Amino acid sequence: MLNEATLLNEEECYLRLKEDICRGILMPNQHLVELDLAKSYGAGRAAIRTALARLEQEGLVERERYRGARVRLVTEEEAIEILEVRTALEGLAARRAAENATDEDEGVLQDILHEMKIYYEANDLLKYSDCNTRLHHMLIKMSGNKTAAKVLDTLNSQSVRFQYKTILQRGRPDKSYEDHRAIVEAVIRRDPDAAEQAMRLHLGRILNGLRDLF
Amino acid sequence: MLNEATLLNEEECYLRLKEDICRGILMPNQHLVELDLAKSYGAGRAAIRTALARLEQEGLVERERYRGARVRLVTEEEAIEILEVRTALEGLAARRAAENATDEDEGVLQDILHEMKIYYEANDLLKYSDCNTRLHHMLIKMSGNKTAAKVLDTLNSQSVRFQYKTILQRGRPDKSYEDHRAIVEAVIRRDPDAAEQAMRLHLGRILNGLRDLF
DNA sequence: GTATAAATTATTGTTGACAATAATGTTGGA
DNA sequence: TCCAACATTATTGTCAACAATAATTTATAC
Repeated sequence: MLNEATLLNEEECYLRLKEDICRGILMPNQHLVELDLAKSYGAGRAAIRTALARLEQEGLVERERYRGARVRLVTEEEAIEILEVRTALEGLAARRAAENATDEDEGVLQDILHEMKIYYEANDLLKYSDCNTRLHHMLIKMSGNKTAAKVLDTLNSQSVRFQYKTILQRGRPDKSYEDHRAIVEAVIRRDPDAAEQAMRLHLGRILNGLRDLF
Repeated sequence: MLNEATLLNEEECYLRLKEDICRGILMPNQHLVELDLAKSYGAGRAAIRTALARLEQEGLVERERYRGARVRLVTEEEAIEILEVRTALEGLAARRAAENATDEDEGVLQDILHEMKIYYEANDLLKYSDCNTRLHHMLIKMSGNKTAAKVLDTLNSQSVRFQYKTILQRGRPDKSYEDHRAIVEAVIRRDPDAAEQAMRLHLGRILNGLRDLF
């Protein structure tokens, strides 16, 4: 038989939709018609439907009764709010990371930072940005606070569209590398206050960049 | 006709379920059978079903494929994580509140604080706790950050079960009133740093109370 | 030609039946 | 008695048809 493929279940639809929204394949304000999505994904309408309900709760989709779902547009104002929340939460994460850091953690952080420097000097913005993400994730993981991690993950998926804009802002990576170096240094010194402070400074700069952009 | 009542729609099911979980009518780990809920609420199974999917995303319910949904149990460890996140976020809120405060806001805060003192002296814990909630909400509202407000609201509904325990801890309200007074004072002074600091101190004490409890 | 009302269409919401799966209970054999 | 295989039951997942609603188009009057 040629087409053995089974239909996507709800969880798979959820993941696929989330990815397509985050990647921008489904654009903000785009109307999400259940039957169309079901056909194009190879899924049942029920699966799509509940997936959309979950995505609404997650803030990626808006639904209106009898009027369907659309990709939620994150306003500029909201992008700033999200960044403020990120600052508070990643500040907490950096603090806890400094408190909890093991010697292995230390090594991982330094490795990432080292890699970062290389890509920074090679002017490879894409890979630099990748290191950036990994460093932040590492600190969050080190904090041990899974609740904070989940909230941050949700917020990130809402604002991915904006993130890459700031990254590509000219001149940004320069200070950004120094910021990260300062954070890692504070964590390695096991200095929670300094770690939080450094993280706040870093995200504060990004926030200013965002304000300028608008 | 005697029974004019129309069935509950999805949104209503969602709200009802959320309330029943938060109030403890539906207990942690309790198995939530779709058909049973549908009958007892007077709703269709589909409405219950999608409501449960949304509540899963919100962290109030756990679902497992082919095994149904149950009320999620928030562990003690998690309650602490949530309180840490609250500290970071309400610290931010207090800071912003101090930055944004209008004269009217000032009046409202002082009114609540005054009421609080009365109930404190009358030893009316329930009404005292109510003022507490209102004060925190007011500060969050004053911060103007709707994203933070939403996150805090979600986290609160997850940990309501734990909250009332700490409130009823003997000796807690004493310091608690002083804490709130300090927060309000800093906000009225328009001193963001002090406001954040005071809020952190306040929630830090509650966190210690929680740790003692475990 | 324009504005209002009616008819049509597209889409979502709901229902009931059935399939898939996991949990439970039962039987038969050592 | 205990265990394994099988049968039964309860519950969830899925589908297709239909009802309810909103959006769109057409028809009508002025």
